Amino acid sequence: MTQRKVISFDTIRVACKNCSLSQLCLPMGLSPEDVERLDAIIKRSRPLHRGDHLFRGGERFRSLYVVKTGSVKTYAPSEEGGEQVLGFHLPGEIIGLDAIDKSCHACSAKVLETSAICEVPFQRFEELAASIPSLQHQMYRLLSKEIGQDADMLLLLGKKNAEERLAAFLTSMSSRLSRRGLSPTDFYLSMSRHEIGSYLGLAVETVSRLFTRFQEDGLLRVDRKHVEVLDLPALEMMAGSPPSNTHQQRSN
Amino acid sequence: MTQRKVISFDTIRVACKNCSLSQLCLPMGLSPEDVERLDAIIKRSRPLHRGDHLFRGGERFRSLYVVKTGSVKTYAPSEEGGEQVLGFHLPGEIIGLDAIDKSCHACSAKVLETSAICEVPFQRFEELAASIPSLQHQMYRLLSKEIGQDADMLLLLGKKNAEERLAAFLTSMSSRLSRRGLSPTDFYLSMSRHEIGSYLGLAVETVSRLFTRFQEDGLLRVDRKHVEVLDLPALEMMAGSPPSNTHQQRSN
DNA sequence: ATTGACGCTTGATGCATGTCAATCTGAGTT
DNA sequence: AACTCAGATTGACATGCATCAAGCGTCAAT
Repeated sequence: MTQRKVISFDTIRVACKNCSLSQLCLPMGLSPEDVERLDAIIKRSRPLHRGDHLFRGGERFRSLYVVKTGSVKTYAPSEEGGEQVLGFHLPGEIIGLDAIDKSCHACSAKVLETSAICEVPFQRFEELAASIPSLQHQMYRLLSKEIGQDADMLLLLGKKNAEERLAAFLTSMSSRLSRRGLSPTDFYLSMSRHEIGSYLGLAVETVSRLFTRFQEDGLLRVDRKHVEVLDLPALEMMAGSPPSNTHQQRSN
Repeated sequence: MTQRKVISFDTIRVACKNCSLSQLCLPMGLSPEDVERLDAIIKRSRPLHRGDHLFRGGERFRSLYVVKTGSVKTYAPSEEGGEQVLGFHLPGEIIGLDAIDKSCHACSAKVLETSAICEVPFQRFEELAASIPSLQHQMYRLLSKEIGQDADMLLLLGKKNAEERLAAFLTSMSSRLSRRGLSPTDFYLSMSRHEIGSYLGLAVETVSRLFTRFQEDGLLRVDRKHVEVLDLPALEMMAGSPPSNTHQQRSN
């Protein structure tokens, strides 16, 4: 009994200071003592499973959530059954930032595969941030980054065609996964073709055809959810301007 | 000489506490003393004119900007001359939030008509916010609100057709203007058809045809930049779910 | 193994919207 | 007033992608 308790405690509770994501997450740039203080307010639940909700649209906002392992999608139930996917969230990414304003969730968040999630009670976090300037700054940066990424997405949906959209989606997945230490060219997609289409503003059929075409063109090897990127530079080129941060272009 | 100086001082310098936008802007919910402290760090320049830039993509980020009167567009120069309009900013709205993350502006901001703008040096603001909890909270809310609005825009670009997009644009302008005390049904658009199209992900010609059609259908009266909304409810209906916050729909 | 359900793929067709081109309008400018 | 020029409108046409429809692989339950 005592034995099991110790084991499960070790398994579930990974302190921020030992978390492999701390360089991507809230603790970035904090002193060890401040990380301890942050750590103390974070709740860690048992792993969640495919289909579980972190929250649903309309619920009161209490916490932010950080993906530790696995993946989550956020979506807005649109009129009549259909749902618009708003984003996919990989380890190290924060969910719920849009709900601070109204203290109420406008969208829902559902886990796509077995995932470990950290819960950050927002009110306590806000109090803590007020006394740790670098944490406050980090929080501003995270909110700002989200806004910047949304702007990229607006550009994608406003100006790019189907091919460019899927290429951008794949290169984005690639770079986000590699930043977390995973292969940038060999990965599993945890979301369905339908969800990818919804996210990119395309029909399922279009997504499917493009996967086929990319494979025919030697850019990818695809089997179901498994993707091997064979020609990443070509995909980045196709995706448009921001391939990664490898080459800046000077504006004059 | 002394006379002129006094006059221009009165004209340009409108303290936050006397600003008609204070209920929409940063001072919201602050005590009079705290408003004074905020007021002390804000820079107010002479009016800017059509075509002037607040900042350009690539420049170092130093300040946020708040539109006091007039209007501003933000845009990203896309490859080869074309520009993607990212947003239009009306009085009370804050510009530059996306640049906090990288301390560098990713987009440019250009004023569309003669405008008065408040400049908020961000570093000093951040220091101030650390010592005024309600200001810090207000800042989180503003950042969060921006993220929520971007999500609405993603939904618009991802799922809506041309008619719904223009209807959403017009109802958004209407509600934002009316919240600032202007008529919700009679206003001037400071941006060109081309800029509207870029913002909505549509060709200029499509925008123009829709204006014509809306007028034929008795929804609007349009003359050049002057718009009179004749049937606001119909436009809101056409725009999709969020007409305004007048009627909530219960989710079950 | 059989069944059914679901997600994915592939083909055929139509439409909304982009593109190209011509004309029109209004605001300056000389 | 005549000229100029950018923006706006309108029409004709082309096409990318959605839609509809059918078939196929995969997995879970029985």
